[in-house]
Amino acid sequence: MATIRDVAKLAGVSVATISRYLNKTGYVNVDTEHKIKKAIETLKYEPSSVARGLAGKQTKTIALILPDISNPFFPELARAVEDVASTYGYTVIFGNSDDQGVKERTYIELLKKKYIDGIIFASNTLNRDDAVQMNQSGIPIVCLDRGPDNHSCSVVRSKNREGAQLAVQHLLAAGCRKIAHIYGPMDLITAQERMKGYEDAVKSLPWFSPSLMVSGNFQINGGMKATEQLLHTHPDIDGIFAGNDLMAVGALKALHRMQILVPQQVKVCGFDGIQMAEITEPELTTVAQPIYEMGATVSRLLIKKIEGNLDTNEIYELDVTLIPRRSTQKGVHL
Amino acid sequence: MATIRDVAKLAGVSVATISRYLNKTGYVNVDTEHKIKKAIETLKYEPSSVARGLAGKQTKTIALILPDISNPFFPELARAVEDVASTYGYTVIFGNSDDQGVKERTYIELLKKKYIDGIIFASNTLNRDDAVQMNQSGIPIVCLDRGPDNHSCSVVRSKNREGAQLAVQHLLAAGCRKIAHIYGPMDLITAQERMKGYEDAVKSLPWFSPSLMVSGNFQINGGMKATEQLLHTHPDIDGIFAGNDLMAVGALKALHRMQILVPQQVKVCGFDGIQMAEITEPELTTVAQPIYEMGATVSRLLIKKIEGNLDTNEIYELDVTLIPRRSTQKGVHL
DNA sequence: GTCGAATGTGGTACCGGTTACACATAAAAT
DNA sequence: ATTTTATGTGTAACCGGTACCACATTCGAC
Repeated sequence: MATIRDVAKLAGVSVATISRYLNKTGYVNVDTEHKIKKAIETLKYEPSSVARGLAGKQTKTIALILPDISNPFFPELARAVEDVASTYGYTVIFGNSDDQGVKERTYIELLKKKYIDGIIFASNTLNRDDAVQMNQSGIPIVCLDRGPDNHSCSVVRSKNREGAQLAVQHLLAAGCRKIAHIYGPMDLITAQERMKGYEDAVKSLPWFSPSLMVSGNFQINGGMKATEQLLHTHPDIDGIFAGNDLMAVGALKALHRMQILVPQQVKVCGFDGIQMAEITEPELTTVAQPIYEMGATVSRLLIKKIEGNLDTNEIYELDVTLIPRRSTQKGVHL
Repeated sequence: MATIRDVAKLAGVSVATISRYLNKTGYVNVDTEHKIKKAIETLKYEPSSVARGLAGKQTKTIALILPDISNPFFPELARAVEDVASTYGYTVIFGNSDDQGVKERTYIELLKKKYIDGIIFASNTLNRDDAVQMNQSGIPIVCLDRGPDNHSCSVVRSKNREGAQLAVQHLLAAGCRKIAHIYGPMDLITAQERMKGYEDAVKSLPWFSPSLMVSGNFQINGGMKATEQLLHTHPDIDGIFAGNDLMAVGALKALHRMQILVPQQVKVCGFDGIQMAEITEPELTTVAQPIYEMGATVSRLLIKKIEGNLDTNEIYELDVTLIPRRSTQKGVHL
């Protein structure tokens, strides 16, 4: 591999000039420019990013820390992040935290040493202390879904509470008269917000009882268990709003096993809008988050921060959309 | 951030000694060791990976280039790759190639400049020339599924042809007497091999006709279209072997729309073993590849190569497993 | 005719590590 | 007692860029 000094020698100029030429910083005569261009070509010279990183403290690399890439919500997000990152010339390192604070912190250490330019956290265990520490160590971060409290970093999320209300209203409009909710892990803000939205919508209705809310783990099996439990204690429910699509899929499975017809006997609505929701039988109604857009936004935001075009911490709340499908279809009779 | 020279000063020794201590290369007196340890702690010193990279040409970073992380096959693979990479102290950069050679080559350029230690290609457009070039430029690469011809790099794949035979035999055993095949893009080795496996198993059977093989795009919609076409030309087929799970899911959808019962009228079998196959209705029989294991293997292999414990290029063919589910259940009558 | 700005280029310290080499001393071998 | 050998440490060049500063030259302005 040729170095900048090789190029300088061949072109008959100094390394400083080459550097200026490469970075378009400072003057370079047109003739010189041509000579340099030719030298670079004949040597097949490619400037070393590592050397640049060392000298300039910018690596054109960002990191994406998420709980688990194999959770169906994240691939699309990751795709969006990578798409915009690469558009702006950034590479992305990814890591799975399994929502464990330790792993997150280990990553942060690692990434600092690598002079990473910024970090996107799609993870929920990052706490305020960490965020503050990051801030003062000068590494821009942006969070997804959860802000480590108000203003220690920018946050991109969607309107979870509103979305949950939407879901319940949709179920009501579809004819449901007793709607249960399967909520996710309470340490996740998203799960909390969705539960609040559910409560907003049902608390004043005559049939409401807190025992209509059962916990799940945001996974398929959690949705199944919760559904079984639910139909055991409340055999008369006719609607289930699950805190995310995976649990809704679980609910569908459980109901199918119990030979309860969807949507005839029980209607089911999920939240997230993952691809999987389109292939269940019946297809799953869901409150779709703009997953790709969220990823793109968070990525763009981080890059803005990195390049110094943004120094305030803001919260972006993206709109959700209810996608009605067969699982909540009205007026389908037995 | 403290540098190695700060530590040296504080500990009262030279930078060389610090370096030796850090890398456990060469002798360091125990007393000195303690002094260094203390100095490092008080300064909260963390060696810069970038500087190390420049000096030592090793960045402890690998890249994973795949067609599209949002294709359900890849997240689990990515997870595996990252898991073992991080175990060995490596970070992973990921990129989406969309199976476009241009994008791949762009990545390669980028990664070279970053002194990446090695690359995993899960992509199929890498050709022999590229691989050879990589080899001589000293960057170890390992491929998934597709080797750019025999021995220019190591390859990890699963027994596609054998798996396809398995699928057809299973369908036959389940009572099918006319089995169609939806094959994937012919520029993908995997698709070719699976088709060959199908042919192996059916070519000598009386009912076989080449028109029973139709093409799909490895996506859900391709599976749907192919199925519609198939049932139009051959209304009497009673088994479909799809080249991958996504297309099988599409087949399921299409059959459902045509009101054809699965498995009563037509049985369907997929290939891959993605999570989605478990949540269809009926659940999808599939030839499961050991996805996680493939990722882990390819990752381990690459690291071995990087660390110089492997200089031959080998092919690892992992076993597939047929997972029988409802979509091919025998003896379910109308 | 002089001056200041614009244009163009080179020298070199610096980023923060690694490592070859030189040198010193203590322990073991002959 | 002398030569090896093992142990321990420092100096400084090097990895491949960036960027500050110094220095020339040209040119329009006053």
